[in-house]
Amino acid sequence: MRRSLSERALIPVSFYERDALIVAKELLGMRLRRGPVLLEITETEAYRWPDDSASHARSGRTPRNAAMWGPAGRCYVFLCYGIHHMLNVVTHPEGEAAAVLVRSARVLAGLETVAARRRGRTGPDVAAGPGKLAQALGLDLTWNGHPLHEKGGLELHFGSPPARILAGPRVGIDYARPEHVQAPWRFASGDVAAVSRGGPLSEIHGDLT
DNA sequence: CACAGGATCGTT
DNA sequence: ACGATCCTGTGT
Repeated sequence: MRRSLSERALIPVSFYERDALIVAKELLGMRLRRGPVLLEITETEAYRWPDDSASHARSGRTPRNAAMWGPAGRCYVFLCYGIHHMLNVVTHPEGEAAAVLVRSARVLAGLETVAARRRGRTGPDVAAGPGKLAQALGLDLTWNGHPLHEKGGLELHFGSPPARILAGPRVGIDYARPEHVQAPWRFASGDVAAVSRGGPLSEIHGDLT
């Protein structure tokens, strides 16, 4: 018998305790659940450790980026442009600072709740963008540090990996060093149209590191 | 204590 | 192409 959408297993902590590039790719197809709302992740970005001049942790530990330093499997939520909240998944073992920004998702369930949070919008792009995604889930700064691997609140569940993965440069990081601006650490599901604004993505080829 | 700027979005 | 909007990191 087919399992219902809400019966997928929670993702264990060990999933998160790896390189952010690996986690970023494998998060595609996974599912974020909060109450009636279920989202399938379609786009991610890796922020690595060490040596990533685009990362919020590039200058060491601060009160804002504290969640990035672990433990893995928790949320790092921050406010962008004073308006939009961004959801990150903390990766790597505790003591290292890395995270994956969840940039886009498609709605599998709970569209009514999403629409209420998104000013009545219901289109395919309703959660295509990190600000839109956090708003669809009703997240704010109080969710910073919330564990995704434990039952309750916001949970991350297994889903179905995409058949093809696209990759490209990360979005909105012009302040970073050229090699980090160009690094193809943004990933998207090849079979889903709902992707955020940003530069072009191409079929993934060789290794990633 | 002041201030510059940002991992974006919706509208023009 | 632009303005919104406020928290944060840095410097005095």
